Amino acid sequence: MSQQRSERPAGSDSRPARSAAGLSADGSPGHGLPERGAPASELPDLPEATVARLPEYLRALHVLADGGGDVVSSEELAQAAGVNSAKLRKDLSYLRSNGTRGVGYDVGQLIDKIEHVLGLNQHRAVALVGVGNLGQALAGYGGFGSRGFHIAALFDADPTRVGDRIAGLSVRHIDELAEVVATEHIAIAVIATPAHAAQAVADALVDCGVTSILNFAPCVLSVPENVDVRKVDLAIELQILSFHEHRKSTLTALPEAIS
Amino acid sequence: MSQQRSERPAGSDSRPARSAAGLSADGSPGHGLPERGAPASELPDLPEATVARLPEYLRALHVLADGGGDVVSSEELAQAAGVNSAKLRKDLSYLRSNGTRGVGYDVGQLIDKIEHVLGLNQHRAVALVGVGNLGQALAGYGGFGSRGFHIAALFDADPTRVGDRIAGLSVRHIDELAEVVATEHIAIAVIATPAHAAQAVADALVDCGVTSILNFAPCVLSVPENVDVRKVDLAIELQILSFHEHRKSTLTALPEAIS
DNA sequence: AGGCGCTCGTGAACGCGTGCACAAATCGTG
DNA sequence: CACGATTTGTGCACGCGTTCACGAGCGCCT
Repeated sequence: MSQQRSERPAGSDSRPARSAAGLSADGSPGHGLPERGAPASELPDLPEATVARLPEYLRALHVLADGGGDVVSSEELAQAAGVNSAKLRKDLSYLRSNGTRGVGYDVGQLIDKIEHVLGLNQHRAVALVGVGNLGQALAGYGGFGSRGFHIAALFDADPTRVGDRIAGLSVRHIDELAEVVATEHIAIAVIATPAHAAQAVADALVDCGVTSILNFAPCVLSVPENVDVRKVDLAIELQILSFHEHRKSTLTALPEAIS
Repeated sequence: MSQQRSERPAGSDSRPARSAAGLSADGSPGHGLPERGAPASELPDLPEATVARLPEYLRALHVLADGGGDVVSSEELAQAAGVNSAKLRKDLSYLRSNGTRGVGYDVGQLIDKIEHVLGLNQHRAVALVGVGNLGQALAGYGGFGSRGFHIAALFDADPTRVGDRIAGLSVRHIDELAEVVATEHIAIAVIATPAHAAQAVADALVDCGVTSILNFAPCVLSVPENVDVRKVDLAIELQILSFHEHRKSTLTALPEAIS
């Protein structure tokens, strides 16, 4: 979940306590015209697995849009995103699908809808903590802008690094965290520090009001319930591949062959 | 995994699709004495979700071992790995658990077993293609050695980069791929190129005999069935966090209202 | 207008993964 | 040796996620 999927520490269910409340009713029983002028209530209440796939659909849609396509069938889009078409349709159905039967989906409309659901309209500011090897690479990665984010600030604890300019930003000392997070309205942070420093950084981030963390440090972070953490560990990914590699090699040594 | 896994995997999830072949037969019905001197049959046929967690257990175990611990209870280890203790026990039970009831697990023994199952004993050689921003960071990351891998070769298509020395390795041109993969016995490769080059690189890797790929390029790779691919996409991880952030904010903002 | 082909939307079945709760096994102690 | 304190191993039930298969709507062509 999956990258590898990161597990939520305490509350297994990501859904907040508030009971199903009033988002069940559409509000408009007549359900006259679909979206368009309508403000459209938020929170279609998506399954986690669907949320994890929406970004992939979005990326594929952008490729299609750049190619000049204006409508896609579920089959096309599914192939471009590397998933099953039925799964794709079900995923899209969760967000009040605007597909047209017999035709397909309007690319532009679908892009808007997914970006809206993911909250990408506001081009979120992200803080990056740890300007080491990996941190510098992340800061220099230019692909974020087109995908709804921008690195708003860089932090490090090492005084010799403070003041360095990377990708047009100057590295600030971690003590300035609270101030910058507040002024830049940062809600998402990336931790790219060594493992031994990660928990302290996470604590500081949480204290500043950051509620989503992407953790590249190879360690488990302990955070309050309302904070989301996703973890990316390169070595773990390689080890998973190693397992499959190991299995393959011990398998080819056996009798039956491949198709 | 990846990924991707993403699966992926799931994690978010990028689980390698694999048809269930006939790997069921254990071969040793009597299985007299446990491990120890015995060569121990391979392939306990683990669930993917378990495989994705084993590396996390392994990391936690190494931390415990460095701390001097020689036995751990499932509860301790589970907490260190950030999972449920029942889940941990079930996971470990798949690999002929050597836990002792009333005591716990032998740390060293468990490390050996997991490393063996994951195929980490042979310190696998990994090729890294694309020595750009991210590629250089990955090449410079020193943490691989202690986790069962070493970067054996760096490749790039840009002639101006060929010959550069990064982390003690000199960058080779991608045309040398086949030769190096063969001599270094490389089965796992990392793609850190721009998206538009990734598919071509993947094809070249597959042609050389590489059967596991970790893909950092934001695109879907098409590979033969016997090749495992895990994907890591930083922007996707951020977008998933963005969704949760978006949900949180629209939830705290209005108890019952529409725009 | 009517029929036909295409594609979305979704009900239902299936399988995997998770977590509970308890029996089995082991160690330490009197 | 017997008993109690632990901790593993696992049967079982539940819920989520995936997939199939098909009905429902839409556009096009005659």
